[in-house]
Amino acid sequence: MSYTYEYERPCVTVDCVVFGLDLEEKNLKVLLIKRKLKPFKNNWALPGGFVNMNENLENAAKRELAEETGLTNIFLEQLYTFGEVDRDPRTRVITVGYYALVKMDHLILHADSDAEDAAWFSIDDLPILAFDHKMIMDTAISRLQGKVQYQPIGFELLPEKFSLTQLQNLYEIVLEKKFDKRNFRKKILAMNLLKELDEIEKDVAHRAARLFSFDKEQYASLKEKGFNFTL
Amino acid sequence: MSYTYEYERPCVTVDCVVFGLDLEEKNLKVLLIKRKLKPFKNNWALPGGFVNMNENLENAAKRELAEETGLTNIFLEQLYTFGEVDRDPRTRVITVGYYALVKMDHLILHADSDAEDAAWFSIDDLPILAFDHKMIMDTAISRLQGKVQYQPIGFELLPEKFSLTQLQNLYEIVLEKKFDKRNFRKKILAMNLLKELDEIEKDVAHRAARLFSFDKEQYASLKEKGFNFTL
DNA sequence: CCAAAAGTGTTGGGACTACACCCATGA
DNA sequence: TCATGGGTGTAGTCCCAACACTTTTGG
Repeated sequence: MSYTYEYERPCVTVDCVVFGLDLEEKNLKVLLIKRKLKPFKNNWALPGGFVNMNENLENAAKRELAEETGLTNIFLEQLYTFGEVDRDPRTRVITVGYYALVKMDHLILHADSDAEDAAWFSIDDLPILAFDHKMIMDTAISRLQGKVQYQPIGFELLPEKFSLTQLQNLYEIVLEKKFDKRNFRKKILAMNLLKELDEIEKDVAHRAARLFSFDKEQYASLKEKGFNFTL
Repeated sequence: MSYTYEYERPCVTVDCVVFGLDLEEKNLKVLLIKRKLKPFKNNWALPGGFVNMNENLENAAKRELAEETGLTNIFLEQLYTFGEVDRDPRTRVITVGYYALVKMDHLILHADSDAEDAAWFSIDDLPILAFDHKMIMDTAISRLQGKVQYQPIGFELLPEKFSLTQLQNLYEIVLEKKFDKRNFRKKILAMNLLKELDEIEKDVAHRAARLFSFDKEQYASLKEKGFNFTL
């Protein structure tokens, strides 16, 4: 077989699994859009679309997210590429999956022309999804569960300032597993990745918790020295 | 933006980083082919090629490997998708990277029509590579180093029957780090993933080592019960 | 008998688990 | 003053790291 460029070409799209954390309802949510166009018109689907010839994959994902949901400046990472022959009923479409983590408190959703509607769904109460988006979603959830345990990416789901209880809730929600409060705090604080702030929670009907923020510089410098974040 | 299928389409290829372990020289090798065609004619490159419209990505990778190197039936896993706009000088080409692990002892290489030559290179003595293949290679090496520590994939690089010293060498080579012999053996044997065979090494000029094999069924059943392989 | 690698146990320290009560705050 | 969640310490266990000599085999 030869390296010419005259093969029949597939379409290439990007699709994004956008995760958000609902600390009140204590569950993990994903952002879906309702399709206005065929195929799968009126079905819920992952935000995404075609890759333009003059943009790289990550920029395509960022652009689609901005267009379809108004989200910008968020944590975004490539997930996996899905290329089954019949994953799109019309023609061969290969899609590069991405996953994103957003701070839900910052969030203003706006549905655009492509999407009739955009909404957050709890991951254990999902509607039927278009294409193979359920598989992409499942892949993203496993990746998130795995990655959150050995990289400090969970903070991307929390507000800038958070309490240790919120942090613990994050891990309990994502990993579907309980942690001991005292042990959790000891372990997290021993890592030295949090800045203790001179601020406390507001508007709570009980003792207000101390707030912390994640210290990115500190993490970078510890990582240099061989430190590895774990759970 | 609308979901029609009339966009200009990029080419899609697959490229494979094939790892092999040289237990004599004690280094990690990758399989490269010398390109017969432009662009990058006569340069070394990763084996790979265009994805056909009627095959999925993994099958494309398997087919290319078989065609270019004669390898079949090997461990193969998707790595990452590379889609920078100018990664191919002629036209837009998005490539889905795969990495493969092979038992070098089983190996008969045959270069085919596309490749003038195929050869193993030590990863710390690589030639200049075509396209962005150096980046793909670096990504593959990091992935291998990471994955080998929490999945029992290292065995794919060893013969079916191996000694504990060979296993230790594998980890030392891949992770570029020494392990204590007694602690390593204790840890590995405590996992209960190895079958101790009634066989010993042959043709060695010293005490012959006991041979072991990796017990896949045992691993599957332990994994069911929540066991996690670690380093 | 020599060279080369195989094989083998113990100990101390650090990390993890399990576990329950008092404190601060707002209503 | 009560309800709610915030915040804290200890003891036992297990795991990990450090460490050196004897055994087997072929040449």
